[in-house]
Amino acid sequence: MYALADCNNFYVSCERVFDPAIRDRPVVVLSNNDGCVVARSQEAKDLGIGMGQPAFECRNVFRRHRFAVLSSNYTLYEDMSNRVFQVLQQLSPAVEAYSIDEAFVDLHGFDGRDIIEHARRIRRLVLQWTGIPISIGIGATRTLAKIGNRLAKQDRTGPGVARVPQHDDGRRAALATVDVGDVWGIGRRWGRRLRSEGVSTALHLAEADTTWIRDAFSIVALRTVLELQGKVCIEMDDMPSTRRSIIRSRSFGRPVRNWIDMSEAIAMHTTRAGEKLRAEGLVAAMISVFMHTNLYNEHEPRYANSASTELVPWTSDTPSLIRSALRLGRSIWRDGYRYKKAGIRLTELTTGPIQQYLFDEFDHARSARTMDVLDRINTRMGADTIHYAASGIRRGWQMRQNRRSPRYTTRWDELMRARA
DNA sequence: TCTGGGGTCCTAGGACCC
DNA sequence: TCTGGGGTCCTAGGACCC
Repeated sequence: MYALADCNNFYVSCERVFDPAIRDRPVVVLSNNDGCVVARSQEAKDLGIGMGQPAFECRNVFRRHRFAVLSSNYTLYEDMSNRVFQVLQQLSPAVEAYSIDEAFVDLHGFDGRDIIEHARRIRRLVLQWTGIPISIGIGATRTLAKIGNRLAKQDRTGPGVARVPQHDDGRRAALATVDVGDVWGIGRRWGRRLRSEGVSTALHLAEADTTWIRDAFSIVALRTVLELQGKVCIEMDDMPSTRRSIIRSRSFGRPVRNWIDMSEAIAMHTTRAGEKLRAEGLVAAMISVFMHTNLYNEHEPRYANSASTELVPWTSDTPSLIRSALRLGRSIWRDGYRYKKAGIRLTELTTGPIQQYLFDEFDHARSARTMDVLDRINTRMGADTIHYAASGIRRGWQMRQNRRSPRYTTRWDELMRARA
């Protein structure tokens, strides 16, 4: 048996823990650059605000209903996420963090009524110890646990825990109530195609012809079908599998039109990616850079491009990464456009040891020492206390973030204050 | 005016090998 | 005119997830 623990309206819930004044108002959290809605309180959902909807489209509704509109505060959310997972780990033998607000929990050894009881206890303690409300779905496979979670959330006044029954009749009845597009692993494209073939519920999908699914869709879709039937295809895998790539990118606060600004942004993203790389003890063998203009705007000339190159030797040294990134960026830069976004990606990551080359003159030991000092200072004194000149000082292109709440749990100078 | 960021996996097709 | 069979590796693009 698997359980999926999923935080309700996670970013909004984090904000509400620290700000009682927004507990009984509709709340939304906006994406980076305050661009679109990425989290909504229940009230906001009820008022028709869509996930991913551009913020400017909602302005009137926000005003009319006295919304609290917040920039995203990922520092806070990540820290709260860790706290929730810590509680889960204390109460369960195996926990697999799946995203910032979800974790699969292995319920091996529990059965019958015990399972529900245990799930309720988890839920109660997470709320009590972190302030974050969660819902728990239970099922024989991860896909079914996801469905259980959906059922738990639908029943708003219910206990926040739901289980997809193991016996066939109960399972089929539960699946019949779920739209095919809401099944984990079935996105917009496949949902549309399935519906046009008469497969409109999770039950239809569970009982679809497997050969057809395999041929018309893919092995991935087939696994989903089998999981809906109760056959485990997606294991609680030997966690922490090593990551495959690191991406850092941002939209600009205002359009970028000269290479200086662009190069600074690329250098800054590269710096961030390098920090991440070293924090995880990895080196990269490949780097790519991309940039594009506003892809929504049809009235302006559009341009998008990317380029990549091998890193020789493999490295996590920020200056080396910046050098490669800037060369790549320069090679795809074209004058005369208003750029909207740029970013970099590191791939072919390994834990080393670094491949040695015959003519390698790079001083690895020296670089390691420098990076170590740099990282320690920036961890202790705050990001960017020391940074490379290539990433600029003015940074007029930086993203907008006008309504961010304090980083209550990670910065001494932003702690909550109680007034006497 | 204003539309996020960070990931994973699979597949098809081309280049190349014998 | 006729043009095999089996394989690997790489990349771009498409699908999905949160």
